[in-house]
Amino acid sequence: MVVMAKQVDNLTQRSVAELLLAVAERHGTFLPADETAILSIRSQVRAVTAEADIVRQGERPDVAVFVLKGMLARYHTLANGERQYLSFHIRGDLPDVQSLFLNVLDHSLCALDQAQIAVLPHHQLRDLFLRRPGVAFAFWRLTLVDAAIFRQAITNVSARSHEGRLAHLFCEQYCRAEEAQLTEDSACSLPLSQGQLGHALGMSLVSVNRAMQKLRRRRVAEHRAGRLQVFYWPALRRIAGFDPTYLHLDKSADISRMPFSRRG
Amino acid sequence: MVVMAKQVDNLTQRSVAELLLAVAERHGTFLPADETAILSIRSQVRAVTAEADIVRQGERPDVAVFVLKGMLARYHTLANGERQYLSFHIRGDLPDVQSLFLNVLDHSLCALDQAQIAVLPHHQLRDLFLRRPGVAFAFWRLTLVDAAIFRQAITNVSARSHEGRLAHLFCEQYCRAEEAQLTEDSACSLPLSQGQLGHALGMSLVSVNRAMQKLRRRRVAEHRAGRLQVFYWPALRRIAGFDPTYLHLDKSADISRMPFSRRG
DNA sequence: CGCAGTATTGAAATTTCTCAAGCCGAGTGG
DNA sequence: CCACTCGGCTTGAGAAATTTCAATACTGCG
Repeated sequence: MVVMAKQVDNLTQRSVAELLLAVAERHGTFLPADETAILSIRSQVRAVTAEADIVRQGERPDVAVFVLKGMLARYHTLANGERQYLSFHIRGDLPDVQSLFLNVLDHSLCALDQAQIAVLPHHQLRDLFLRRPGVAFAFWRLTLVDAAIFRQAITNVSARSHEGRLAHLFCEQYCRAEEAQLTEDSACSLPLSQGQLGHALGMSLVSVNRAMQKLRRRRVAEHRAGRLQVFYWPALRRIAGFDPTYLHLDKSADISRMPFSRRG
Repeated sequence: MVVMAKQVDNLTQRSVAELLLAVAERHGTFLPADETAILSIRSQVRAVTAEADIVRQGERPDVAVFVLKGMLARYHTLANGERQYLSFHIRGDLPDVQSLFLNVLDHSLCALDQAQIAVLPHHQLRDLFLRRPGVAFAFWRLTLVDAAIFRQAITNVSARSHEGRLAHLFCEQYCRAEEAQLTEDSACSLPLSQGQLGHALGMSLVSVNRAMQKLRRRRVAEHRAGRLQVFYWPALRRIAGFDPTYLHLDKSADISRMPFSRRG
């Protein structure tokens, strides 16, 4: 783990657990005992500097990362040394729960800006999931949404126009930022250079630049100084061909029939 | 479900459960009670005709599909009506366990050839996972490998040359076929037309054709009549930049292992 | 045998990338 | 306060890759 460790008081640790509970509740309905179990998770908070790797391809971490602040990215390292960015993560995301069951990491995780993460020991999570199946199901669901986002990324880089790809990434990030209550005046943080966007979207830096200009000139959206500003959502959405179903933001539609649900 | 139903005897049902157990065992270590529980799963076997959809984007299935025979594919439907293929599935795969927790399907599932599937009711799986956390973990892991494959697909369509993309798809399918013991004389089934390959790899039909010829002329691999024939694995692997780690074939060590390890 | 679907080929049209130069804004030091 | 520098953004133009179009060959099947 190439990060700066930082000791934290119990108060912060409690607020980390509370955020974790809030995130989990987006994916399941819990019994009081489930909530207690989640809140008893002990984590370590760490600051990560921009550009720093948190875990690398090939490693076998024994902790899972929980994002508190800033933006993280997952990426593959190609034979020529370049990166392929796979996903971007914000407050409330758990970018590597999969490491709990898939011991060897098949990709790396890095910070894109000055970020803050909590580190959750695998053994604690494993205990939690064994004792509280309802909680396990919620976290399982979380990893399934993750997979749905990857599927969209395949379609995005494979089938959409350059402008559509960029617009789709903007839509997705904006929607997810909104869910995490991180938007303000139709804007959210997106600390990526055009070159990095290119490495996420399978486009050259120049192509990213030109697609960006189309969106800007049409007053649809703008990306400046690491910030995404949405001017006209319907057009952005249309250009992207964006359908937010795959983000599965509405858990009630999905899990209402779960047996352990209080509401039945 | 647009499939042809078919009544089956208990013997077949038992053998479906046995295959399910074998697949699950690739992802976990079970107690006797776990095994009993898996073997008690009741399923329905169905035949699916080539090209038929099994479940469609937007639907809310109450069963999960288990592939017994033939090949299935998941795909997104684009605004212009075209398809983006996301993944291909063979005997032993569970292409839509995620529907257990993500009720609204964000993609469709279809058969590519004459296939046979078993249909596992969600409520049975839910019961099984609630009662046997160890089994739940194994199936969870299975969905995580699925996600890892999607991540590779992003990199494949986004960052590799046309020839590399095709080679990588070949490597992946061949490795997975080998794991499922479906290879014979360095060949396996891959019932896709060049046009369909294009819709999986983000290339035009013509580009697929030309990439195919390069591989064929160099005696690396060949694809004819829905069958993939590998002539020289090391070259195929090199062209693809293929590293099988992401398939997580070895559950215990999670160490990358080649299908041709006998020859190095 | 002939059909239908698939594969192959060539060449023009288009997109996309690469290269290379200039620009802009923030931070730095004289 | 301004010149300087650095990284990232913008621009233009030629080179290269890719798609499209269109015609031709092949293959399995009825």
